Amino acid sequence: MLDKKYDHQKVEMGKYKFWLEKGYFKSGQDKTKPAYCIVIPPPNVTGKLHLGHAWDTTLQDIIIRYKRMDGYDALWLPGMDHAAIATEAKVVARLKQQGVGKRELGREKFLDECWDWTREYAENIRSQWAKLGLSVDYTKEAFTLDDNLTLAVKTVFKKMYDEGLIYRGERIINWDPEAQTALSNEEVIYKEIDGAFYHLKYFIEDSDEYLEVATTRPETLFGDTAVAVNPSDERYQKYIGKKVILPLVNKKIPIVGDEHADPEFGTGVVKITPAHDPNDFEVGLRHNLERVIVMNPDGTMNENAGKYVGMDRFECRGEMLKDLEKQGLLIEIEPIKHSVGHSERTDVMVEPYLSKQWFVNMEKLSRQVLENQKDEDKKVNFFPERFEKILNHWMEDCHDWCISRQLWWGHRIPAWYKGDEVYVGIEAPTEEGWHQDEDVLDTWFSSALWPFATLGWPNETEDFKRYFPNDCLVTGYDIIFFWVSRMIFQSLEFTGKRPFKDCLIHGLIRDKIGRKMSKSLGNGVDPMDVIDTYGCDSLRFFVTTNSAPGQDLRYDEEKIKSTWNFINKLWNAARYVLMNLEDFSQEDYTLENLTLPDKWILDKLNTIIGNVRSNMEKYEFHNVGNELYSFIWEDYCDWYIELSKTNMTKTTKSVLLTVLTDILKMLHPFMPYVTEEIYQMLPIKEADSIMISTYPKQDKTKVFKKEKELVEKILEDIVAIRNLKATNHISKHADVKIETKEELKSIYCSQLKIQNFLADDNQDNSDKLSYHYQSKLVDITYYDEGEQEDLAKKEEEIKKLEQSIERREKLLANENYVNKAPQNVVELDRKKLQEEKEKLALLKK
RNA sequence: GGGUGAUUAGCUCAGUUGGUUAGAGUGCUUGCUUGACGUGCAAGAGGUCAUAGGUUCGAGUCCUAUAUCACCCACCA
Repeated sequence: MLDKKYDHQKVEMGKYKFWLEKGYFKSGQDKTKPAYCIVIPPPNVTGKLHLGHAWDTTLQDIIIRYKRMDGYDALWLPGMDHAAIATEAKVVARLKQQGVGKRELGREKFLDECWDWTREYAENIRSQWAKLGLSVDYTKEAFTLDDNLTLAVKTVFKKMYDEGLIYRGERIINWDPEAQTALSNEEVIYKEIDGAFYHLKYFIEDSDEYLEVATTRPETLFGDTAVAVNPSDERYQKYIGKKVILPLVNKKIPIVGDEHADPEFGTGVVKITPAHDPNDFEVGLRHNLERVIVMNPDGTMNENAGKYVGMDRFECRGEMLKDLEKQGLLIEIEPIKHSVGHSERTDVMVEPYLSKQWFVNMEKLSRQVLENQKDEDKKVNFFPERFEKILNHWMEDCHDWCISRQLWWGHRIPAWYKGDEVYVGIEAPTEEGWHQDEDVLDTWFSSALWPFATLGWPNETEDFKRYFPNDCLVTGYDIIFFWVSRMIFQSLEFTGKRPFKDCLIHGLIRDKIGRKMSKSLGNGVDPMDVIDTYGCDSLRFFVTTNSAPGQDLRYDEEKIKSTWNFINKLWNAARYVLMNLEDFSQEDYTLENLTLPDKWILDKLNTIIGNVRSNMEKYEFHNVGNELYSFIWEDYCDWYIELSKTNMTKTTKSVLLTVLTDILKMLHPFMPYVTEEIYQMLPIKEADSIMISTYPKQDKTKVFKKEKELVEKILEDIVAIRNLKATNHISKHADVKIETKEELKSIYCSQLKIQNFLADDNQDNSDKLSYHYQSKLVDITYYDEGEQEDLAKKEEEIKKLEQSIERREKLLANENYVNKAPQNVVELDRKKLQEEKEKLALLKK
């Protein structure tokens, strides 16, 4: 027999291993089934999974388990991402603790360290997947640095290069002086910080006049090669063509007229530093200005900074301000708040920096995405739909993608140089004298190929043909730009198809008061701790059913507890059923002679199956959760099980079992462990594991509309009578007279716990107070010593009814309503009006 | 500057193409030592659906403004 209390640790023990050993997670075992495929968003091999991962992966597991049970050959392909800069930063930090520098170790040995790290963390992630109960097919596990992924990356790089979609050029890029690498725009996080406008004097050549220039980064002044004013700005027009003397450097630089200078902003005069600012770079192109780089890759000043050479960029700023002040060139320091780019990984201030890098030309690729989304049959369908707008918006206005990184951990760029010659290919050129590009690719370059490269592309493998395009991709909205958009354009370009038919987008996990979970706030919650305390099933059900699609979710321990209670409820319902089904076997199973309650619950079950299925198809899991929660707790436990207690026949037992089995199956994708535990104990079951049982289907032979409606009326009566008893504090020992159809009597009496029947109409009750309730189905009177019946309440009820009748009569008298509203709505109103009138008549009697 | 989402019960949230008297969990009140479960059962209280207009027979739902909060993109000399 089951324990009285649900013990999640006991329940979860050993089950994952059992499924794994039975091979239930493996795809491709029966290829007569239709294929269904999801690839996991590969977690970075940088650390532990957080609650966001738990949410994301559970959603996928729900879909894949559902599809598997529903007759599909379901592949959920797992894998991980090498995460170039993120991992490299961690490994560098670990080495630093050991007193070892990356460069002194050398490239090869450093990569060995990265592989060690990867193996260690990959194992950790796999064990967390196991704790989460994820049914991933480990036989197809992939890593972004696997041979095949590497081949895919090289193939793509070469083709794009040949077609001019990839080019190498000198541009202003975002430079991370800590990691000493270029970053893409998407890896830069803008933060609002306290800064200042430094107003400086730039004296005009051979004159006492000066231009007031305001800058937030005075240290870039050494790279100034002009100052710009707007040609239409009457204050400064006359100076265009003259020269100013660059402070501290005393170099003469021209004053140019350029639209970039906004007369309304600041002083209207801009210093132009083409090597350290993207806008200035453009101005420099227009006016053919020299590009002077003033910093080293590590953020220190280079020889162009004169006496400040070797200083850190911020130290230099302080020193030169002192000197400027001494020379009377500093007018004022105006404090401002402004947003400044920071590196996503190292959090240092990003330096716009002139550098030779590889770029993806986005023009054609983004246009292809926008075109494709217009085709209903070929587009990626977003759930919720609105996220398509985010994608389109991004595609309409995207800049070229800087893909080279000055790192070691990643896909090395398949380009070789010899003098001015460039060779791009899958293999190194065979002749002497070529050396390969030292840089690696942005980690997103390889993950963009994930949906097809993991299935064997560029080879036309069986898996690729069978499982591509994927059926669904699940990810958070924060990653649409980084990843989803890039998978779509690369897939369209290289396979000619969308990478996946559906894209399910979920929100972010927040803490109880709505803050983002972060290390610096220390408000993060480890899903493994939650699993230890409340069980995997509680966590899974909580994260997947407590918010609408695309909405954020607050982590609230109280809600996990409440989910645990729900599972405990299910557990005890199963306990009750199994207690009554000891020695029950296949021969005892019968659905002959169904009672009213039997028909009611079977009809309800049928409805629920339909609702659950349609919500599963739409990924509306919170609706599935609510449907199952109320069906199980209210309909099955509070009503049907209670009704079953007085009528424990073989038929009732069979119905109890039937409904429980289907409940378990529908819950299984959400709570795999507890459903498997209970399933294993059922006296009749179709499969060795609930995982491979069939998902419930609607059964037209189990539709009992009339009986269902009748039972609902009885239940309404029972609630109303209980209410009458409670509000009047009627004793449970009170005498009762009840008139109803014989077949309904036991239902009323059992549910109302009627003990003292008054079979004898002649008993004298004149010394007691009487309480009366009547409906079309039942007429019941309680005789009790106690307070007078609460007549005020009765009157209130009458008043409410009268108001409602009046409202409805008015509505039905309105021709506009009767003619324009749908017939069934009007019919319902008529029916309801009739019922209310009858009820009122009974009340007034 | 451009965009997205949110605003519904004390709290956290659902609310399908507009259609009964707006729901759930939790909290609250009252009563239950009922043979599955007190982690439970039963009954109940609690809402001007942010505000103002509009469309409609009918608006939490659609439209137009406004307010507040959160987020994304762009700019920021």
